[in-house]
Amino acid sequence: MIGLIDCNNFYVSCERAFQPRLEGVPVGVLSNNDGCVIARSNELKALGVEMGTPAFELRPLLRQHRIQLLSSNYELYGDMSSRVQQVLEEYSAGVEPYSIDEMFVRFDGFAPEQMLAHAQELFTKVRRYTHIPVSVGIAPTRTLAKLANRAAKKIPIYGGVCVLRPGSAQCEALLQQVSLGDVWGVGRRLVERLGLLGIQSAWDLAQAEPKQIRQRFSVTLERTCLELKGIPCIEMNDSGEARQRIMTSRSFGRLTGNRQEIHQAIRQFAQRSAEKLRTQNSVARAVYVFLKTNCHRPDLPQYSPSTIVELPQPTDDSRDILHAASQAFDAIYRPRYLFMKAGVMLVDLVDANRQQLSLLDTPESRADRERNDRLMATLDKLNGRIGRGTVTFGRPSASAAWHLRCANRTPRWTTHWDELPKVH
DNA sequence: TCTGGGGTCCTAGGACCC
DNA sequence: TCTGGGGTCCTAGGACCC
Repeated sequence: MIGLIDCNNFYVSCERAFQPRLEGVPVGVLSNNDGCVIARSNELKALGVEMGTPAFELRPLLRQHRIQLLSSNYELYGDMSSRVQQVLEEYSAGVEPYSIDEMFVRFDGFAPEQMLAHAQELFTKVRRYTHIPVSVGIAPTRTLAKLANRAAKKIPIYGGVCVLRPGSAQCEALLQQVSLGDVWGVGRRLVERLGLLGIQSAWDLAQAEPKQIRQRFSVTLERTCLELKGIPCIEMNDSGEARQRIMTSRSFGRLTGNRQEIHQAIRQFAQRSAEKLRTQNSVARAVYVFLKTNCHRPDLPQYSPSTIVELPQPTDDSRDILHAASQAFDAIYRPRYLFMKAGVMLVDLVDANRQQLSLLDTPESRADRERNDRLMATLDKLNGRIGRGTVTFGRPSASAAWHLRCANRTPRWTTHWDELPKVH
């Protein structure tokens, strides 16, 4: 059996773990730049605030409903996520993080009654050790575990834990209740197209003929269909596996057309991407850069260019990546446009240890490479120990437009010595 | 005034090969 | 009227996820 453990209102729960005053009041956590709501407490959901609501639309309501809006604190959320994972690992050797707030867990060899008791214990322990409330869904396939989890969260009789067995009356009832769009892997488009065939609920899709689904749609949907029947066919990508693309992008704090300013942002993103690349021990063969104007401002001229620059050799050296990113930027930047967002993506990644050696490789170039590797390692070590941005290529100016707005970020309680909570 | 930042997989179609 | 018959590889774009 496979369990899906999902942290309820995760970002809000992380904030509440350290600030009890946030319990019981409507709390929202905002995206980067304090742009829109990306996590909501139950109280905020009850006020009808949807995911993605722009913060400025809520401003008039704040006082009346005593709404607390917080800037996002990803360092805290990342650390809390790994704490949850640690607790889960005491209950199973097979924990596969799926996102920052969801983890799949393997449970093998449990008798049905044991399974429920085990899941309930895990449910209690995560709460006790991390202060994060979770929902637990267990089923033979990932897609059904997702549905079980949803039931555990939304249907009060389950009390946060639901074990689902295909073929049971309980499973059938649940599938009939659940609309298609709530099935993992079925998005808006597929809901429309499936509707034309009279497939409207999760149950309808579970009853469909997989081969036909494959013909009319895709192998992906065929797998979903089989999984709903209880036949496992979705495996996780091995969590140890390296990413195939690495992206760093941001919306700016304000619109800007200033070449220097945007170039600085690109340089910053390139360096951050290179760091991420070295963390997973890969090298990149090309750098992709894009700019975007603000599509929410139809009164302004729109321009959203992008381009790719290939690297002479696969590399993880910040300086080479910076250089390529700057070249790409020069190629697409045009004055007279006001840009809203920019980003750098490293593509065509390969394992640093398995890259093919160039025919031009000589002892000298090897010595060079080793020296560069040591330089990058030192850079990463300093930035890791003292703080991100301690050592950079070129010094970013303090007032640049691309600096994030985060007016209301809570302390990084668990990852910075000088921000530890104080006990009186 | 104000609107997130990442990722994945699959498919169709074009370029190119013999 | 009619225009071979296979392949492979790559890329862009769509759809999905959190």
